[in-house]
Amino acid sequence: MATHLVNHVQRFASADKTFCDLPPAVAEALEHEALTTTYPTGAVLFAEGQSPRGVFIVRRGRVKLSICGSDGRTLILRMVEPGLLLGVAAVVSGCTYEATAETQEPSEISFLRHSDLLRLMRLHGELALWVTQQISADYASTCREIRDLILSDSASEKLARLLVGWLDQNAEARNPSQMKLALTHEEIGQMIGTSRETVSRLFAGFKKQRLIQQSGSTLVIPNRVALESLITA
Amino acid sequence: MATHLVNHVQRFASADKTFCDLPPAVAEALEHEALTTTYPTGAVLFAEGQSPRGVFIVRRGRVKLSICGSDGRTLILRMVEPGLLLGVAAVVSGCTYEATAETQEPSEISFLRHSDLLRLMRLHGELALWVTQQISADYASTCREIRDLILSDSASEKLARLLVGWLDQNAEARNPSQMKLALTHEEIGQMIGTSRETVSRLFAGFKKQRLIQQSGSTLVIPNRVALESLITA
DNA sequence: ACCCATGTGTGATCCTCATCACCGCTCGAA
DNA sequence: TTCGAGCGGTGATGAGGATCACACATGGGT
Repeated sequence: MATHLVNHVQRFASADKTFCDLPPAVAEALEHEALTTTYPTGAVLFAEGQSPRGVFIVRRGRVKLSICGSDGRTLILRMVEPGLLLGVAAVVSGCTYEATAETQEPSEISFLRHSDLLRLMRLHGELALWVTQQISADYASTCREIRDLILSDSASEKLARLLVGWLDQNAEARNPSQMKLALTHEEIGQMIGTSRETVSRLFAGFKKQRLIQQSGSTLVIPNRVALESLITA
Repeated sequence: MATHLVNHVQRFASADKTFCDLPPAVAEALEHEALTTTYPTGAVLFAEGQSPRGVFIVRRGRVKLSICGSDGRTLILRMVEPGLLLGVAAVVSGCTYEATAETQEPSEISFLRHSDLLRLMRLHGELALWVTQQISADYASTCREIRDLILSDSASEKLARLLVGWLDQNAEARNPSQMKLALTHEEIGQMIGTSRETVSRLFAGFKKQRLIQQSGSTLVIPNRVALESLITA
């Protein structure tokens, strides 16, 4: 039990870079008030339109943030990585959750109640500032999303942009870069606002042009620059 | 000069509902640090991609917030009304301005330097919380924007949604509601992500269906419900 | 009164996807 | 093994808009 606690603290210390920015007292308060839980794949933390219960902090795993239209179609806003907050906007502004959050893999997630967050923020300007930074980043990312999705037109450009973005995050450094493809064509379509079939056809086209190779769930991008040339074409 | 100051304070007291939420000390600090200027129509407060100098608070007038794609096309994110903040996300998160802000009419706008905002936020949890609420609202509105623009498809649905949204803000209460149409077809197109010609054709169609009437720059919507029936169709 | 700039109306054409339809594959459960 | 569900490939078709190309209005400036 003792060793378990130690691991716990170590992991947080090393993984949660976000907490390092905060004064120790604030970080401790957060740790103290938050309730950390482990979720299986596919757990829904909150759904679009629900009134906010609190915020979630991703410790380990990955969470899919999506919105869905009246006709049932879905758009994936982004994948949320460890260290980031979920649901702040709703809690702070008081309106309903703006999207649906669902775990993509088994994940460890802390929960902080509505009232606790607001109380702590009022108490610690530093914390409030930190939270604001998080939302600001979300906002910026959403603006980029809008630009890419609406002002790009061609679906191939959107897909290329998505792949290049993945390279920056996931890929091993060496060239040709390769990475695991964790999403289905359907989900990729939901990330760039096109249909499953179009994604399939685009991948086929990219392969024909030697822009990508695929073996199993491993995606190889032999030449990043070629891919990038599709963007802003 | 004395009377001028009095008017100043009076107007802020009555128009800036946002400031009422803040403790008087904080509001005063804001007033003290901020620099208020009057801009003509078409003034660019900041442009997408610039590194942030500070935040702007709209006191009077209207500001257009837009982003523009690599091919030159423009998307108007929203019109910013008095009492709201501009450019917070960029200042707080440290990345570049996420959009371009341009006055749509002669406007009175306060400016608060980067460092002053951060200092005040650190100092006053209340202020930080207030700022966070503002960004949260922006974020929520941007998410709605994404949903409407990407998950709607038909251009007519988007236009109907825009008009109904305007009704909620601008229109006189009586039925048939009417309002001033302050934007060109081009700009409307930029708000819903379609071309100028499509907007023109849509308006023609709406008129034929008796959904709208137009005389000069005055738009009459005889039957709001009929318009709404186009949404989620 | 003129002119030019800016906004608007509308046809013709083309192209990109969404959609439907169907097939084959793989993998896990019964 | 067999079945079925989920995923992926690919053709055919059609629709919705972007785009181009005009012509017409409006209105401010000289």
